[in-house]
Amino acid sequence: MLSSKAKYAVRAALQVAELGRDADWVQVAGIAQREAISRKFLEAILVRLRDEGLLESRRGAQGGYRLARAAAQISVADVIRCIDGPLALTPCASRTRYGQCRDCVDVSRCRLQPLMQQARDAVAAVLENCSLAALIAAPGCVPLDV
Amino acid sequence: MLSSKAKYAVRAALQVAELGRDADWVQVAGIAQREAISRKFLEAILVRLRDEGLLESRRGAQGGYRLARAAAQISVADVIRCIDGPLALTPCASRTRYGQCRDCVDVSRCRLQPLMQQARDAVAAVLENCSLAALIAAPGCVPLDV
DNA sequence: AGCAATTCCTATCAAAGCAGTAGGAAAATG
DNA sequence: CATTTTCCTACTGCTTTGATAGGAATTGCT
Repeated sequence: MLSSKAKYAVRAALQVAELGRDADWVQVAGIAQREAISRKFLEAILVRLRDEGLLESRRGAQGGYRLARAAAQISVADVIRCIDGPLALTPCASRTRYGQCRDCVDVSRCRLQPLMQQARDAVAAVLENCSLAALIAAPGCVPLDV
Repeated sequence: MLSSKAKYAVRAALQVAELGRDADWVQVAGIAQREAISRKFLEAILVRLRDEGLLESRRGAQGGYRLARAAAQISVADVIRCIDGPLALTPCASRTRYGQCRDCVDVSRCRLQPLMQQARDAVAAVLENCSLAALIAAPGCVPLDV
């Protein structure tokens, strides 16, 4: 399951993408109000997205956040990974942050790992192919078969 | 990410499937030793798999566990769901245990949900199509393209 | 009947993660 | 200089995770 934080992050990123078209800076307070998120909580989330290079920020009056790249170049997977970490179901199946499972006796003979990699690839195919731009454009975001 | 418990559960189920072919009862202690899991911890896991109808048990000497259905009729998804709950990334995308996200303002206008359903379907397609029997048979369990 | 093997039930616990709160420092604008 | 806004650090309550412990209930064997 995704954390609330991750879901907030995606929603917030969508707002930044939508409201910041003319290179305007979008403020936390507004996003928080529209999405019914605690302002302080959202601050921490956006700082993280900025640290990870998805957003840019500016302090002071008329400051705020904007996308660091084009909305079409930021996938939902990117945002989720910033907050919740890898999409994979096990560390050993992650491509972005591979790691050995603590409970695994011998990776090379693990019967789960290949399956977990398939599962990872399946989710990644969906979430990496869906950009913020796509989510905004398509109501329902079904880029493939609709 | 899967919990350790869920991974233990799949490994244990595999052992029960493998060692219990002749309707033999497989003991917790043996599984625990071979998979390097705490016996008491594993007990709790197997009880849960039994409560959920995946395993049958018998107490006393020569007792133990065996599959409640054929190994080909139990998917990895079944086992994981017993322990960790739905595969979906959000409650609102779960088919087996649908529920509204606590942080969602209006489900009908949620822009994430359709995408989350796609992601769920993608993982489910992999994990529901892989049975314990398949995992045992195929080293690497790649039923589709290898 | 009695003993050993084995699952089953209840309770407890430490550590980590999640969701959120609080206060104020630093920077930009006008 | 005042206001706005991000940024940084710290804290807190709650739940989940990953166990551990002790013993009750059941079954098989002799």
